[in-house]
Amino acid sequence: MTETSKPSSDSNSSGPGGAGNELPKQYKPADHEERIRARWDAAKAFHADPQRVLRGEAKPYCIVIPPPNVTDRLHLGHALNNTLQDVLARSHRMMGFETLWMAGTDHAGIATQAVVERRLKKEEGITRQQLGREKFVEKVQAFKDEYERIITDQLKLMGCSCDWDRQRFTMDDVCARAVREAFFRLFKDGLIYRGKRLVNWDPVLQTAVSDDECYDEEIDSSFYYLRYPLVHASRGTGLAAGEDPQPVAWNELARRGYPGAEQHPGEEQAWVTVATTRPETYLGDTAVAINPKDPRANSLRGLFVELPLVGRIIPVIEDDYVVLPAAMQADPEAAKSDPKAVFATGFLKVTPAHDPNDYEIGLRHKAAIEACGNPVMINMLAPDGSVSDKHGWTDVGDAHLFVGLPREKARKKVLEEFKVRTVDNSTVSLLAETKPYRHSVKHSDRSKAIIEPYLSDQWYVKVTDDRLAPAANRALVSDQRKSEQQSGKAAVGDGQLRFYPARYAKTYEQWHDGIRDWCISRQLWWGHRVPVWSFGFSQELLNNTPESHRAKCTTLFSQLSKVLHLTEDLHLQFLSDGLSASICAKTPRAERALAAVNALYSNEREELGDSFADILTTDVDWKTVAEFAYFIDDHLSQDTDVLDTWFSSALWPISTMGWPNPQLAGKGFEGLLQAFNPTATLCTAREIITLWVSRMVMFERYLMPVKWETEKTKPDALASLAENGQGRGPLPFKNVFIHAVIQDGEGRKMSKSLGNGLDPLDIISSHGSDAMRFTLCQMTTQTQDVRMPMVKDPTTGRNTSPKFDLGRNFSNKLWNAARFTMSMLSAAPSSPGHLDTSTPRHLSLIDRWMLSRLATANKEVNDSITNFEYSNYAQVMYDLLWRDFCDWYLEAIKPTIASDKSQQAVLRTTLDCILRLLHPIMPYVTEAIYEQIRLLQGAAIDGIKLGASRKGDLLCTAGWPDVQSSLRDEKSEAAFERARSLITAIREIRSQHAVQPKRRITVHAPAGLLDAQASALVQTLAGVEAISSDAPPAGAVGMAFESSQLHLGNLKDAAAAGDTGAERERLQKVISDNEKSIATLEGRLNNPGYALKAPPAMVKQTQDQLAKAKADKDAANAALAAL
RNA sequence: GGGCGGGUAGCUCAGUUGGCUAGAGCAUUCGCUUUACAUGCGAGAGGUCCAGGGUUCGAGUCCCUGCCUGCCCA
Repeated sequence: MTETSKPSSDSNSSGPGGAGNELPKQYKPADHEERIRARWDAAKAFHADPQRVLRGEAKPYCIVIPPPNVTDRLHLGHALNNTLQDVLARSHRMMGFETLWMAGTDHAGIATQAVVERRLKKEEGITRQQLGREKFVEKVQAFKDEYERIITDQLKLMGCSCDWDRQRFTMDDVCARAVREAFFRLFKDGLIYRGKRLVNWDPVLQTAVSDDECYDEEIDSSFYYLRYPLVHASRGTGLAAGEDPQPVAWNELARRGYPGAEQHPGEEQAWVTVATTRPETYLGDTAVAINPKDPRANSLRGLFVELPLVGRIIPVIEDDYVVLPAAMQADPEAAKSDPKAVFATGFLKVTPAHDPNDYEIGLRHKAAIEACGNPVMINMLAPDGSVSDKHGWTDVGDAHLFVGLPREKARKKVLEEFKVRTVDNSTVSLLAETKPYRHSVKHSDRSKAIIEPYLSDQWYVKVTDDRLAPAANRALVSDQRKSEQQSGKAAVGDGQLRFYPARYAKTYEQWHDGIRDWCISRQLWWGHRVPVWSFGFSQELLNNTPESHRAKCTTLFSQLSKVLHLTEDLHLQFLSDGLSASICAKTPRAERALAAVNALYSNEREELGDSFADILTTDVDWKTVAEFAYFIDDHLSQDTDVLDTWFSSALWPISTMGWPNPQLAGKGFEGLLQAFNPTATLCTAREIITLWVSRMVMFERYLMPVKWETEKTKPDALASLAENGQGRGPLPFKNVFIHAVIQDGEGRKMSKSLGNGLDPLDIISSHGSDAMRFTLCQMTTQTQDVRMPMVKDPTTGRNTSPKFDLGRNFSNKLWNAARFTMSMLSAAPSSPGHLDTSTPRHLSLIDRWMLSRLATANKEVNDSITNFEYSNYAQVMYDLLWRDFCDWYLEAIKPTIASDKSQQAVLRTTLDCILRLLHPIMPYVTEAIYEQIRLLQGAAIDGIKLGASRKGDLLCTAGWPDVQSSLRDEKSEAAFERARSLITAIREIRSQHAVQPKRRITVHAPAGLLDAQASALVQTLAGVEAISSDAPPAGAVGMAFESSQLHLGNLKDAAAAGDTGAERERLQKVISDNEKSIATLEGRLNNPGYALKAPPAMVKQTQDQLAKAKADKDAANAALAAL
């Protein structure tokens, strides 16, 4: 503990000539990481050069980072995700691939907007509306800059070898161009459309949100039972103005055969009771539904109800979606377990604009509903969730007293009114009953508000089109297309997309099978604005028949785009209402052209002055432009919505490389797509399969040229291969690796609110970056969750985990192994040369063994990287370094290393290989050691190729080791194993006899039991003075080795000898252990089927084991007798 | 409701087409300042592989049923 850590400059200056032993005893990450990072930066070690690929000098390897959200700093899950990517990037870079790891961040529309809105409220007490769109977006931009910097710094501290010069952001100019292009192409091909649908509406943020942005939470609520009076109405025309509907009395219902009607006063108004948890939505009811199997259905056919206060007449319809009350079901007892049946009355209020199921029912009964003169959908809420008559209904009636109330207050008010009012001509209250009910309700992730199903205009991508989702499924490699295989059809696939682990291909495939059109609009301010301008048709146009007004509009539009020289950049689409159309503008210039149209709409050209001189140039026939403007009913209005974040994320693998136009993107983009697309591997978490992987595959296959993969090397390939993929284009990546989700020690998700999260920077400061990375790799098996027990450090107050001790200890072990190696080799400077390994005589047993282990490990590491088996990779390196190299090799060579030149070469080379093999997982400590060891001269070893560093003498660009399989040496491994098992056996006896560790004992064994080299190992590693064939002295302890009887002498001083109790006990345990083995093995051999059916080698092995167990037992018995 | 995982030592997890008497790290017990490392070294103890059935000479591993548990989708 007295050792002080040396500043980096000191260890840096320590040269080759014997200064290595000045390294501190403990590896202190903080002393090295910053300096190492600076060296990588200075050498531009991670900057990829696409030209090397295009010139054929190197094969490409590329990963695009799943861009972290700028919403928050990175957590441990990001650390895992990025470590795994870095391992791939670094290993492939060393293997000689021109490696590009594309970095960047995601604007994360709603998440970021919500965070900034909260901040604004807290710090300045204002809303975004008060600030205004432009100012607010500036605020978000500033926030993004802040977090982008934090995130980038975090990644750098983790050691990520991204190409930082190419870092992108999903909303920067380069990415924005890609978004525009993609939107335009899809729009033009009819795959983007506008539709009125029910969406998840967040009334606080006032935007549509996706299911992914919602969570379910149980709340205490109630079922309310509302009475609706039954009436007659003239079907088909509705009621004439002023005409009162005719009430239906109970006695009439009784005549119609309504069960139980006779129990009510015959002259009084009859009613039905609906059950609801959201009584305020009754304002939007357009029907009451009953199950056709309900015994009451017959007698109600053709009747209507009148909505209380509103006075709207709506039909009673029959739909088998309606749940029968428990008592009416075939098995009433069983139905009691279904809360819906328990609470049901059999009558369902149908509110198509405010409930997804009602929406479907409304569509099924469109005709019956419209026959009453009502639209199917009646929206009774404003976007802020208050009751409003401005968004879809006019028949407010007495319900005006609810208008303007927020939904919670409206609910209360509705209940109050229903309670005090009675059904007309009756004594019963409109509110029949209230029952407490606990149920799960959808909430918005971002605002925590209860989600309102809401009818609104949204933009959709028609992903159900064969060129999108089905094309994404066809991209799977055939052996991962389960559904095709199960249906017996030959797998029809054209792709090379492969998931690791394979089971996730199923998730991917099933998602596409059940996919619905993708709602891409969000009512937010932070994001890519929908590049569409809409207008209504003027009366002039509408005076024509529908067919000809469209034709006229088309003609005007095509003239317009021609005179503006924008035929390729503007596209017109009619909207389904038949009264309006939209124009998509591809470029900023096209956008300005539309602004010019707007200006002309209200001005003469002369009045515009020079403001549109760039658009309305002298060769533009402005009269054509003006004519178009004239046919617009109102000016062109730009859509205020922005696009779903995933729309831009989906383009990430190509937008970051300059698609659609690398020339416009800038100088650094030249050749990027050609060199690196398709990329190699996407590394991400499960939930991203549906959110992102799917969309990237769909978009890239749609947008990139069909012949890209075969013809991309042609000059200007993007422009010349004009044909869009249309579902047959290349993939964004070949492999998708799905890694685990990190949970806390109790299996819960890590989250801020639970306070169980781990900040990677806290781990780096307590354990070092390498320790974190090693531990994370070591945990990465094929499982889907990993647990990370978390503890709060009492001194720093920071969360950490004892799991990372593993990595820290391992770093330290490597450091000390290197320290020892340096001291050995510095003391005996060597000269370069060659070491022939082709014949054993040049190398001792332990050296041949070490090289053999190294060769095996090299292969296993290579295989592990290929198969994304990170845990295996880490484990192989752990065993190689700790068990093989430190525990056995370094200990074994201590007596000989100073004088054995060959051994020095093996030592130096082995450490060098270990550093290289370990570098992708632990880049800092390996680089720090490599600074020293590369300065040591040493003979090269035949059969081991260690390529030189390409940049700045850095390990990170040095060659990946190629330890050839010719160095694998089974004979040496077997000889070593024999020595090792004897050493272990001797150590065990020493320990049981409490022999002092330093005491040198003697072994008495038959002559020739071991050769000289093996004997030397035993002497060094088991504390043995000598192995002799002399008769053992009195008091020597017997032991069995193979089939020989051995004795250990000089275990204790004569005075201490004599106690045979411990020895007796030991021998008895040996005997009983062996007896157990003998029983097991004999049982197996006595099984008649075994010898018959098991492979002969297996039988032989069992026989050998049995023989050994018997010999060991006999030896122990003999020793026991000798006591 | 549909799909996918997990259940192996006190804890966290390996265990590749079925085949050494089921392994590692942490924790634990004993011994050790042995000269690279006490963030270390040597030795040990610790398991009805969730339960039941089946296939097999042989099952932690394959099949079926059930129980517990987690995640995704609707």
